[in-house]
Amino acid sequence: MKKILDIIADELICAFTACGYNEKYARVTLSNRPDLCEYQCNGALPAAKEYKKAPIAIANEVLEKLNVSTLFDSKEAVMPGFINLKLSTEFLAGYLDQISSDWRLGCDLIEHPKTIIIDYGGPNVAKPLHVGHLRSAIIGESIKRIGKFIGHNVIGDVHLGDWGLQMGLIITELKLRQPNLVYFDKSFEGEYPTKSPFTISELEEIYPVASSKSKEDTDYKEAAMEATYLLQNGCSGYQALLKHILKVSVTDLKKNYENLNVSFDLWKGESDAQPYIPDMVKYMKDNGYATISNGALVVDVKEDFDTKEIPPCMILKSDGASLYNTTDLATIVERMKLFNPDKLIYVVDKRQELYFEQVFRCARKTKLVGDDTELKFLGFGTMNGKDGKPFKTREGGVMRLENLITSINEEMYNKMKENRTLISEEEALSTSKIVGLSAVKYGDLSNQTSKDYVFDIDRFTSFEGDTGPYILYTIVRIKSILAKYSELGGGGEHMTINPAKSESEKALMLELTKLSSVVESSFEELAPHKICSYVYDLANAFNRFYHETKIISEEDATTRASWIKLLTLAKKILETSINLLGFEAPERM
RNA sequence: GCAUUUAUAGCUCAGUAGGAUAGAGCGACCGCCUCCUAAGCGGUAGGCCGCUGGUUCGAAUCCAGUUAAGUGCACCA
Repeated sequence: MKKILDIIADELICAFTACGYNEKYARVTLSNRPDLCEYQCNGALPAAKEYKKAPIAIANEVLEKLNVSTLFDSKEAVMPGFINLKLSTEFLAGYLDQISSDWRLGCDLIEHPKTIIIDYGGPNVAKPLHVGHLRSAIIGESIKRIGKFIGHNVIGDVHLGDWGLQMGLIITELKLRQPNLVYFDKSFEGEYPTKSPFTISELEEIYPVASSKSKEDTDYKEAAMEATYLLQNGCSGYQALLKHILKVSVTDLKKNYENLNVSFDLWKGESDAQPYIPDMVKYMKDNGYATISNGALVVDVKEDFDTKEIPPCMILKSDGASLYNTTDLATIVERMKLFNPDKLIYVVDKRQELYFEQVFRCARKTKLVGDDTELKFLGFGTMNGKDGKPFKTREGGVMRLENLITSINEEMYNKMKENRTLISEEEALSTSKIVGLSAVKYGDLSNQTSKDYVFDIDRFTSFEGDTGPYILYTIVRIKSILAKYSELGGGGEHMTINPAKSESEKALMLELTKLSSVVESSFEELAPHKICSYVYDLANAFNRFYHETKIISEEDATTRASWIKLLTLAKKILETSINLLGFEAPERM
């Protein structure tokens, strides 16, 4: 469906060109003075310079040619040269009727869908998720949903950290504790057990112990490096152990991500890229991209226009071992081969910007990706506590994601019990989870992704103001009215949306037309916070309308039916929007 | 040291391609439940948009400088 802004712009283009002015001046925007008008065109002001006329004269001239009486209720030129427009209520009602009957709510699918891979910067296996993983998951999930909604082929890859010394550490510690396991028996030739020798909580305990031991005990560290080497070079017992580690971790990770309503299309990890490394390194050497510098193999990625020193991208360490860069580049090779994506989006901590700049330049310079594949770094800021410093537990440690979610759900549960005494235990529990998630996600996504933000549980879970719960409450209210309406026997009749009868109704209707452009621009700019602010505006517009309109008790059946249809549309649009943010609304709260 | 990001109300944040009177929420203060959920709605107070200069008819927005805070600068990931 054509957007209202475009419909108006087309009319203005006609008017501007009819007067002999360049159509570039015909740009229309939403009004920044809602008290004066709904849409505005400021083009007469810049045009005044080019055509050496008074802006107000140009505006009046254009207005003369703007002969579409059905589109506007009012149009006027105002000093110094603004063109102020108010949309026709009839046109608006008809437009909303069209949106209502469109299963995509007026949002067109994109004409040329792209294949886009989202990299979530990978949680490590054998380590519990902590708050640092929260933003990547929440932002990535939202971007993925928005992209898919628009019509792109979006592939989310969790991209686990499952390679390197950490695996060797776990194996070493395990060997110390249970030396009799078959995995350590070199002469063993049978099938390894399918049951894991450890649980997730044991695994999570083993890793930090091993890690700290290796820092103090050089022999221990050497053993771990040895184990890592063996693992990476075909020791079958260790590889069987790796599989157990992966399986146990992934099961646990999936459970955690499910609680966040986050899912991935791919559960690949760094280990999957390893087979691509040898050929890639050879290719870089053979083509003269890679050179030796201080013993290490590097690709120079400096450019003439650089204002800063960009260190070369290291491919192999001076001891010949691969490193993070190697794996990330090999992953790009793998992804190009398997999916040939048009775009790769890395949703990672913004502190890694320089690093990814190097990797991207290297990938481009060495032609691992073609010119038509876009590499995009979407860096997010740090989640801080109320003190403005990185979020920690009360004791000062790293907060486990699980604990964070639990404490928020408890918070919601208590509030719910306070406010709604008639609710059953079961419903209170499940609803508090849904509402709690909205609090966390909305709290995160309503900020610009690149900025640090203050994670304030009290504020996010608050029942008041610009919060997830407020949005859900609005949806629940609509649901409640619609339920009551059908309880009273309504719903069968043919419904048409009537022209707005009040300011608040028209304001609500205008909000309802914006979904399509908001979704598009929020994906273009990879900015979910734009959807948040839209949802908030819409919820406000609805609540204002709700407050002064008695819907169920309206005597005129046509008017009542029109409002019910309007509410149904509002509900759909709100639900669609929060779905793009990655949460949902309960039936009651 | 070099680079880079940020600076908007007491607090947390928006501010859409330079445009009309810079907006929300929280907190403060004042109103509104016989009525579809008051987790709501209306209102008041609160701002040299870090600072200085420049471009422009017009700047929170663009440019230069400056101050403060954060972050990053090859064998970690």
